[in-house]
Amino acid sequence: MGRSPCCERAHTNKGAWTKEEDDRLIAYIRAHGEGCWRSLPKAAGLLRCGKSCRLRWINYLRPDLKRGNFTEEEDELIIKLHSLLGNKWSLIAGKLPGRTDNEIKNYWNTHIRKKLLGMGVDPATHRPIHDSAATITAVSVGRTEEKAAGFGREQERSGEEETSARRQNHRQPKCPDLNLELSISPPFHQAPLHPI
DNA sequence: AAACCCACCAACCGCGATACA
DNA sequence: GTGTATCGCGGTTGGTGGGTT
Repeated sequence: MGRSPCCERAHTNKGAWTKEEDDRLIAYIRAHGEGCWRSLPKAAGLLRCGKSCRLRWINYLRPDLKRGNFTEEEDELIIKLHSLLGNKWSLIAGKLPGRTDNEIKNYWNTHIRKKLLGMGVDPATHRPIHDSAATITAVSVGRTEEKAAGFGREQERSGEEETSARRQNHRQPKCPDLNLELSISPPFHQAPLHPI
């Protein structure tokens, strides 16, 4: 038996969220807290599946999200963590207060990948592209001209070098507590956390 | 001014992990 | 111990806006 869909597709909205939907979701979570995503949409009066609500809250509506440009410090930390953890975006996000795994994943794919490629570093292995012997672990790089390499979307897409490897890596057991001691302290003028 | 291209990012999809009956 | 429901993660897609031709 195949996996049942997470929701009744016929009666759920999809695509971009409206302001009204956002407001309903925020109001509901303020009143009842997070959790039980399955039953949340009905209780909150939303025609969305729980999965969609969870994503919207975690990636966009949560009050403690930082948003805005990544700092140079965050860039470096992401690169270091990725060299240690690979595509474990949720673990990486855990070390960057106010950032989500989705945001970091997007940022990696659109900016950092290109930056590393432009520097001649393989973003998958963190090794120089033309010198597989050396390993770069502590990459200390400036915010170089991101367009320098001029890698287009096609190249990005065709660069599925590790697709199958990814699938195999997929669902490794949770990393043991690496205690990497890598994290970013909150920005000097961090926006106050809005209580919900 | 219009058409096209490209980069970005929000949102979706599929699947493994986990919880629970 | 087994089956089912739900959660959470990572990969991928598609809409949109800005830049270029």
